[in-house]
Amino acid sequence: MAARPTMKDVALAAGVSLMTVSRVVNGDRGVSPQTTARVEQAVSRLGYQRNDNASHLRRKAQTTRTIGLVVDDLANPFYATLARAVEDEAYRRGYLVLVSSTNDDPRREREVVLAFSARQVDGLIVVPTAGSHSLLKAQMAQGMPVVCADRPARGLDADTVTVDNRDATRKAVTHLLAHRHRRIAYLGDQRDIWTLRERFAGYQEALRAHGVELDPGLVRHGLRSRAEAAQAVAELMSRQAPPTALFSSNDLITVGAIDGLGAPLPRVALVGFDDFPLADRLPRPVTVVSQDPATIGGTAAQLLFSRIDGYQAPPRSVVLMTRFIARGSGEIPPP
Amino acid sequence: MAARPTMKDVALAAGVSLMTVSRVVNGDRGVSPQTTARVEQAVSRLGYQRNDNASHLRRKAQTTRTIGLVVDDLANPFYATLARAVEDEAYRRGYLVLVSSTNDDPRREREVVLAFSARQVDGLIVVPTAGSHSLLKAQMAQGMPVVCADRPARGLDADTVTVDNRDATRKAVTHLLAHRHRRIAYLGDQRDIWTLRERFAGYQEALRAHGVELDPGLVRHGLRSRAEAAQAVAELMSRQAPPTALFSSNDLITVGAIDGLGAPLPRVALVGFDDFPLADRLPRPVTVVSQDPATIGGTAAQLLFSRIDGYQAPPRSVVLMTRFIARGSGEIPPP
DNA sequence: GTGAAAGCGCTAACAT
DNA sequence: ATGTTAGCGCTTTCAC
Repeated sequence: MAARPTMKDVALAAGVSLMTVSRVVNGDRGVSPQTTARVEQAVSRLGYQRNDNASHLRRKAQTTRTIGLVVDDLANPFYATLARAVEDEAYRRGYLVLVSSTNDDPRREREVVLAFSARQVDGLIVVPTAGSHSLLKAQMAQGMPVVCADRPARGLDADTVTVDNRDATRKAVTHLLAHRHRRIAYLGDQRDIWTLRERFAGYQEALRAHGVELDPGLVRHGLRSRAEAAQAVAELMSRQAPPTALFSSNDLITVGAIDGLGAPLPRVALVGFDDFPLADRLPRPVTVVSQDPATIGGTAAQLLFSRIDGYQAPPRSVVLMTRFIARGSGEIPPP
Repeated sequence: MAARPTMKDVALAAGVSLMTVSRVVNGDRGVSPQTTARVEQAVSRLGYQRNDNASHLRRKAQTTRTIGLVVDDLANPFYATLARAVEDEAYRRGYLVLVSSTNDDPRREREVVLAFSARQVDGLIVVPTAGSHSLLKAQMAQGMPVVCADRPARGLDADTVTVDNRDATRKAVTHLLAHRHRRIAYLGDQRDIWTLRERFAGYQEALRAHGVELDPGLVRHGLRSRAEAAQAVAELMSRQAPPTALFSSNDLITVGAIDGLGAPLPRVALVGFDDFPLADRLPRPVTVVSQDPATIGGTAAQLLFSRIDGYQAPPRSVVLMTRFIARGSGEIPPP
């Protein structure tokens, strides 16, 4: 467990001054080939590596070439794909990425943002929790570039990358209405998350546009797992007047809904938000609204780096399009 | 874009010395309540945050409370889940995590490990690429704790967390043999990856133990995508004497194999390494060998932190058990 | 209880 | 072409 060599050690070993070592290590011109060779030899003999933290501390442009990424849950394939896209964009620019999941807990978000900021990250990409964001606001006021991905942060004027949640849901539910469904259940995740409020709003708008009154008995919010979704669907289907169609507000709930329908599959139409692997290979291929997390992440990273590079202008809001993919489950007519 | 306040600024604002601010910020005792209050007020008025990098640089125990995680591909649900488990373990200990994907490219691994090391991470968790690992070796020699996850690094004596790849595959193929299959195809990923060499070895061992000669025509290595796997299976099935059973060496290939079988599904048994969502809900539920990436990641993190905490002993190798899950596709007898 | 001086590992600015 | 000095933001050490 030998202590790491420093520039001082290299200077001593090479018989030059510390400054000369610095020049060689940083590739600055103005060092004779002979000296350069001597220093490089000492570097490799000692296994010297520059301490980037010390370097960043001293440099004029106080930049760490590190960004922070705060997501809901890294294990969720959606955020994992988003994270990978961010990471690739960062890698191309020679930046490193600190990541953390929040589990949608505002307190944990707060801790993580503080920790990242204390580490002097050059910018933050955040999938904001449902809470308030006074901290992020304060960070931005101090000059920290912040980009929101997947959803905006309440009351925060920052660059944002989202998809057309409301519009896409309206179209999806309209698709079911066009197939003559009138009892369309809504299967929702937590209602305090922006994306889900938007999706529910789209559901309501579609019904209203078709003169269909919303039946509160067909609406379920707060489904947090596949099992909860399955349970909710089983209950809905055993009602006096069961729904003839289901709209599911994310991939997890869609899969749970299929669980809840059981086998053999009853005659119920199903459209889900989010595409998922094998949706096309299930016994009844699933019609979905598909969004592209890689593009969301990549776009967020580009916005962030433009700010880091000094771009000054009012916040931009990028809305990416979703794709409606009809596979069968959404095209079943009512009984 | 105001420059961030430093301790000096806070000291000036509170009318105390820089040292007193440091004491208050770090919660050291020995500061009068009145002074503490004055300093705290100045801190919050200026929005002061300690620069952790500077702090770490000067501290006696030169530790950054940051670890590096290097995976094959963060967008792959397997590694995403592993990463999440590492992150949780780090969070519990107040550590941050730098992540990067390598795409199994040894050069990129090299770059990333160097970058992490230059940032003074306290330790590394690596899913090693197939290449040589002289760099990791050098890092360890300089006192950097390193843990390998999912597979060992060739020629590197480090803590390692893996699963019983060979054994599990032997059992899976034996399962097919027990169902009287004799023409069992092997669908493999890149052969230079350790896990896949192990799995292929298990396949060979099972055949040998049952006196079945290996038919090279039934073995496909190097399948790198769902599409390539589908193509390979389509070719295999159109042979003079097609296989009656398939062993697939990872989840991606298993799904590709199902694609390649087409519809209606021919009478072919299928067992795959890796479980995947909805494997139980496909028209023919898929029999799999299931491993648990969260436990792999969590265990790797625990091993790493024990080293960071100073545990000194020869490298430990933890082998986690897989689970065989029979769901139907692997229990189909030959025609 | 509080502060002044030194220095972590490095680079900017100015010598020579 | 090379070296010296100062100092990034902070903590250690020692003095008062």
